[in-house]
Amino acid sequence: MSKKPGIAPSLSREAIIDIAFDLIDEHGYDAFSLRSLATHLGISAMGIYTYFDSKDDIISGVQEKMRTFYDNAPVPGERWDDTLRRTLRSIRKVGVEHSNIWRVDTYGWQKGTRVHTRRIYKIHKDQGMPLEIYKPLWSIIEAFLGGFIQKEISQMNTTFEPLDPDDPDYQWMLISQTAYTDESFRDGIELIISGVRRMAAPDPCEWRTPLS
Amino acid sequence: MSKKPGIAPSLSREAIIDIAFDLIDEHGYDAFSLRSLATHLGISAMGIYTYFDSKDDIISGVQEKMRTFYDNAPVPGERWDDTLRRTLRSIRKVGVEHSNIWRVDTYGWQKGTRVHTRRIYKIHKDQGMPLEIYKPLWSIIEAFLGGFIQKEISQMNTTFEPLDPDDPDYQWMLISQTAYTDESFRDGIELIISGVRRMAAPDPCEWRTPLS
DNA sequence: ACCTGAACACCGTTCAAGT
DNA sequence: ACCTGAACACCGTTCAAGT
Repeated sequence: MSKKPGIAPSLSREAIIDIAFDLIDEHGYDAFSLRSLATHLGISAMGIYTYFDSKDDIISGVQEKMRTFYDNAPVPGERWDDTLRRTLRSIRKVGVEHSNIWRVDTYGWQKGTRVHTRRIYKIHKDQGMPLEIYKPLWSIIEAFLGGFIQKEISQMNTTFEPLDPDDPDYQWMLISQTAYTDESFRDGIELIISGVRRMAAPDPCEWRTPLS
Repeated sequence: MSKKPGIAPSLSREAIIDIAFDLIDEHGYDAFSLRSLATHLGISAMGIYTYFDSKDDIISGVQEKMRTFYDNAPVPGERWDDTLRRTLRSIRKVGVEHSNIWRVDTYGWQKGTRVHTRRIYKIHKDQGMPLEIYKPLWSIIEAFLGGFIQKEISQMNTTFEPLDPDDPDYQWMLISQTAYTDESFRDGIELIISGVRRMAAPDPCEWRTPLS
């Protein structure tokens, strides 16, 4: 790659996304601006427009980067319910660990969403899961997963005023303040899985990713 | 109420929230600013600070107003699962109808959330639902509901590129584009309810709101 | 107490200009 | 092609002043 000073790019989309990712991850989206990003890149704010069309363009890249952390590849021989346990656990972990990036407005179907969706349905299709099972499973799983992560992040970021243990409602109030845990996440997934098994009965639900 | 011109307030918190609600509801949160709100109120932008501490203060009020539309009051004689069907259906309806307000960053526990939470647990407590049942029920229900509404709004606001019906994956791709419907919402709730019934077995689950 | 206008310290983006 | 600095049209909020 011949380098002509004053012409060759000093940066790349990837390098910029890496910095943007780290900035949002650490300091939150509210503190993120093109001007502060530019300072960290060592160029002027307007130089970013050489690589990106808009701020939203950068954000899309940042969210796409986060999705590459998902453990959502097919595993030969794995049964559908273990696939669910593995992928959902991974997505929750990534979302919570990078909560500042997760919470950036995810309304609207970005390109990256489509890629992830395709990966997931291909796995289950190859496992031999019937379409009639996948259909209700998909919507409840996606809703549960997205809602759980969002609420868990809220719970993490909230400092609750201490409850009075003598209050007759103490236990009930405590539940809503500590609702999102490893245990309740697993319970939710298991409830959905066993619900699907009951729906499919008497099918033994031995849908597995092919070994070859 | 004696009216001293130049001293008596020409507005109220409620009146301002009503206008803010309508503006966000119709034109979206991105188009909402204190200056545009002030124009619609007929005062200068800085006059708003007489009634509110900050923009966030107004937003809290707007979201609190939305929650008053929830049908979440106790109904004498109603069984717990019918309570769930009724309240969840109502919240989904309100959220989707006022999607621009729903989607304004709801991370963090506002005061209004606590009020709603208290209403719900009180109903189930009075119905005689055991704490061990309410605990897992609460987290899965909240996660599913919040996630479903969020995804349904995304789906509504997305224009999908047309799919090729001859694609062997056509049916599978279609599922992810049409996942959030009346039917899948009901299916999700019924799956959760029957999961809870199985958890509680052999309890007949006849928990009902007292008649008096 | 209620409301105003000017001002402050920011935004994302456009544009003409420089190398 | 890559990058800059000035400028535009906005923000939320502060502050001194007016009634």
